[in-house]
Amino acid sequence: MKQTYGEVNQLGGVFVNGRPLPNAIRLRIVELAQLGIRPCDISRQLRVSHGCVSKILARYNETGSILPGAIGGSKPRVTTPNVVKSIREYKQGDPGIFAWEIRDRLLADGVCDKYNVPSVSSISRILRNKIGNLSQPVQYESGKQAQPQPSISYNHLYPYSYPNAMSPSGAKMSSPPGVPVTGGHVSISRGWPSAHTVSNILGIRAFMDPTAVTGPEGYPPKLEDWGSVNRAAFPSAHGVNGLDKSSLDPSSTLSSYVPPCAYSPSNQYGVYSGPAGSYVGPGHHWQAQGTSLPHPGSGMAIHSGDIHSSMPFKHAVRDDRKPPSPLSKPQHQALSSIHGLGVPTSSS
DNA sequence: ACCGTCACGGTTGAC
DNA sequence: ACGTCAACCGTGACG
Repeated sequence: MKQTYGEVNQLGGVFVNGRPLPNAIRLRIVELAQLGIRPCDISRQLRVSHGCVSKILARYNETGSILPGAIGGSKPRVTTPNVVKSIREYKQGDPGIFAWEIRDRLLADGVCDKYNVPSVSSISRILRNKIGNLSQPVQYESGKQAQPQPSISYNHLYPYSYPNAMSPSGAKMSSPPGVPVTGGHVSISRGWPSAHTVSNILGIRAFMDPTAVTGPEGYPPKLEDWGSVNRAAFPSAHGVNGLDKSSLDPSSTLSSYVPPCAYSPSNQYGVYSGPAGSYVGPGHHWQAQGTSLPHPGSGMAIHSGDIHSSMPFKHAVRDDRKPPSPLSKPQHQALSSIHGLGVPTSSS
């Protein structure tokens, strides 16, 4: 365990190498872009490298999600017992069948879809290792994955899944996420399972409050602590991931502020609130109006002042500059539905 | 000056 | 328990 309290980039922002920016910042980037602010300005204001801003915006533009991808882990196996069984049947039915033919049949029979169909080489390997001796019982990862869960779409499950509800202790799950994210297609929505308002989603207050997110010495809390916090932050209003409400412990005072992370509790490093970043400036609202920002189509208020830039910031939307951002496109329905949140305007 | 892209060094989590 | 691997991360530099 390396002690990573964050590094400071050229812009003075704090980041943790290898770790995603906090969702609050990510969301802010998208918000600002939607306001027509240029990426370079966003970069400067939030002190995030422009490459990162570009990447996040591009991702948002493409997927509608602000959330980072799933870090670590392995792709779910495509050679599920069901697939192996089918391959076996094909092979038994036609011992001379080619792997590519099997592949086609898997697709044709609906055993797999194009996203999870094994490669020809995988099929060959299965034929060789598991079905080479047809009298041999298929032993697929005996012990685990007993329940039939065929055709797990990598797309919708893997990158955008969220670990299942935790025990109140926040202990790590040892069992596989039994309940896949709702929906089964294109993963536009990662199902950020929160019903927070944007201001809550931003989690800025607590997030930016050093006392809230850092330890007594100003260090960020341990990841495990964040993990439990984040998990508690899921109200499961959408029933996403089948979160069991009863398993959620709302006792954390951070629970309504800390944004959930896409896949890992360790996503939310407290270090981002580090002083060098100056995301926070007490009392300063970059938004000159001082009013909360009603988001088009969502009716929610964005307390944008919470993320602060110490830099002088050109006013949000200048009339003489037409908003260059593709994010201005209405198709993403502003921020109410970004990140697949479908954020209801529950709390004012 | 701005922005897209990519190498890099890093983290993460399934296997 | 540990190592490997392949995913992802943001930064910084380049064009």
